[in-house]
Amino acid sequence: MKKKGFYAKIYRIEVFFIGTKFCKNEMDSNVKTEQKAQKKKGMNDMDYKELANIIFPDVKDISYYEEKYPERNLPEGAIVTRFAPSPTGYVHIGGLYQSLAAKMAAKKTGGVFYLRIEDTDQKRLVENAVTDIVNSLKVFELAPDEGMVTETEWTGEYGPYIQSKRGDIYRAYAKYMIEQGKAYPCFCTPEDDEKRTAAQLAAKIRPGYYGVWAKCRQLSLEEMAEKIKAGVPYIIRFKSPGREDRKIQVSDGIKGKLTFPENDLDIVIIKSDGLPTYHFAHMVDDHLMRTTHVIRSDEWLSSVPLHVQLFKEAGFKAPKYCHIAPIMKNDEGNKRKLSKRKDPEAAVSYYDELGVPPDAVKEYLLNIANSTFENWRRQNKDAKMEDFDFQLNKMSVSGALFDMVKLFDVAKIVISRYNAEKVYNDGLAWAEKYDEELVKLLGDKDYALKVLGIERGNQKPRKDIAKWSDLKENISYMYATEFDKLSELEYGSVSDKELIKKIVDLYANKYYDPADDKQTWFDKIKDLAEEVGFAREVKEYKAEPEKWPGHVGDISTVIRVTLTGRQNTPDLYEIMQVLGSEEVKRRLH
RNA sequence: GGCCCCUUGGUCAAGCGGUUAAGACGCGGCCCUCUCAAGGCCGAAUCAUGGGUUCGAUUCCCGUAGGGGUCACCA
Repeated sequence: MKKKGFYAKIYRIEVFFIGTKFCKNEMDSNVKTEQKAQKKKGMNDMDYKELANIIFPDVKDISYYEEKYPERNLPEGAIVTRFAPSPTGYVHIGGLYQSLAAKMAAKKTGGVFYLRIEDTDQKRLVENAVTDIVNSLKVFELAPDEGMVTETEWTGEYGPYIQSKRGDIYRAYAKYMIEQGKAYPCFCTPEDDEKRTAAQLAAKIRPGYYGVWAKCRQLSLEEMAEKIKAGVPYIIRFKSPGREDRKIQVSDGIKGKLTFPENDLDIVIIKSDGLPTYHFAHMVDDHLMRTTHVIRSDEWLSSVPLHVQLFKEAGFKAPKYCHIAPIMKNDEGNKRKLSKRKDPEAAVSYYDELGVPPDAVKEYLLNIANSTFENWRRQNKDAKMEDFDFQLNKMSVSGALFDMVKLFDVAKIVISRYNAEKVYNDGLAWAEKYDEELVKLLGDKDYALKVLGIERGNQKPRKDIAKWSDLKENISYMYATEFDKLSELEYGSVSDKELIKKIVDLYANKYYDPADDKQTWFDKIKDLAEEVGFAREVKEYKAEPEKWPGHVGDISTVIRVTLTGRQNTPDLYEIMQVLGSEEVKRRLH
């Protein structure tokens, strides 16, 4: 403890001293005055161009790439945007959310939505992740207009769309930055960096490679060249012209006006493995791919000053940033981002396993994105979701809690709009992946279509299926094999076994006629109610409940339970029609 | 800890200086010539907090609290 305090003191003094000097001599310097000063002193007669040539002797001039990837010829106001995940695993629901917003925004303006893979961190790569991403986008009908289509192939004129194949491009732009005096080689080792951070932390000052701490920045060009020639390993850093005590304002497409301190960090742009860091790759790629809007998760917010500065120093127009609030989860009272590691529902595959239709997930997400969607949907029941007038700037600025119950509600509505054929196809497709028994049940397609068609396709379709994993439970009693597995039946309000038998026998032998239409069928159940001393009408019964032991509803419940094994089902008449008289009779006996 | 962002019912949220503070999910009740689902109607439930500014603040400003994010040769 004592030691720490001691060192901290020394550091503080040192910092103060050097810091003062730094402010006087270096802080306001720019490239030109620096060069002049160096020449005056006769320290070297080398310039940035030579240094750049030593570092990158054979890369193309950026003019080559500037011509190769021209401005896009698109209508005024067209949004060019992208989904740019790193291939580190399955697609996160947040990624889907971003893609949805991005694609909607692009489509609405006649722009372009593309998929770029950010795989500059070779340590974190996961096998087949690109395929997984491509497929996920496809099942959600969010396929990009250009970009990666397999692990190694892409479509579109602005490729490669995978960063590991763009090394030459990054090096060309890094060289350009050095030539402009806006980047420099840094010979600090990771250990040096660790020490620096530790010292800064101990001295309670802001950690980072900046100001006096940016040791290599202070090297002369000649010293740099010497070290390189001597084979000292190095990386390339951005030479930030920023000052932390100055503020910048940025207008975010979602969050609105934002104020930050200027970036003054000399961040790494080319790593020791020769690949760029995210920041540099982002700048180069989004410039070259002519991205107009960067729609990304708001964890990037604090990098905005850096990114804006990077574009400015490179002399390129920065895109419009749109930072999306993350989707949250309530974790024992605490709100936190849905996490890939902890939360199964964070993976889009989770919804596939449950059998929630992709459309439903999208509609739910769109609900969160633009809450006006819900009203629009109610007024445009059959419209395509793509026709909704999506507004980026109407997106929520704070993270929404993911509401599974609401998702299921949306899913019920989505599935209720499907016809029997689609329910059959999608349900079967799900079953083939996850439920063999359901596949068997659905084996007889004609019959299955009848079952799934019950109370479907009319004005008020049933809304009782939220996901395909509900389906089996929903229809099993319509199948003799499943029905026969039932043992004890629960009859509800009528519990007298004698009476139940009497009702069922009467119905089977006296009242049931397969040829009856619905009205006749129901009148007969009323007749039966009367015969056993129950009220013909529910209303009558409710008015004077003491007059009868029960009402017609209780009678139909007995028949319903006898025929289906459950007290609650869709319309019993329709069920009996689908079951057919043979089966109805069999179940009645 | 520094910096940045956020805060309207249980949840998603509309609102953008004057409103009976929308709507949806969920919850409760009633109605709907058989149950359930659906549908219809009704109901309970919200502007984090303290100061300003203003004739008037949910709305504008400042502070406080709470929540979130970020501070890598990861993205």
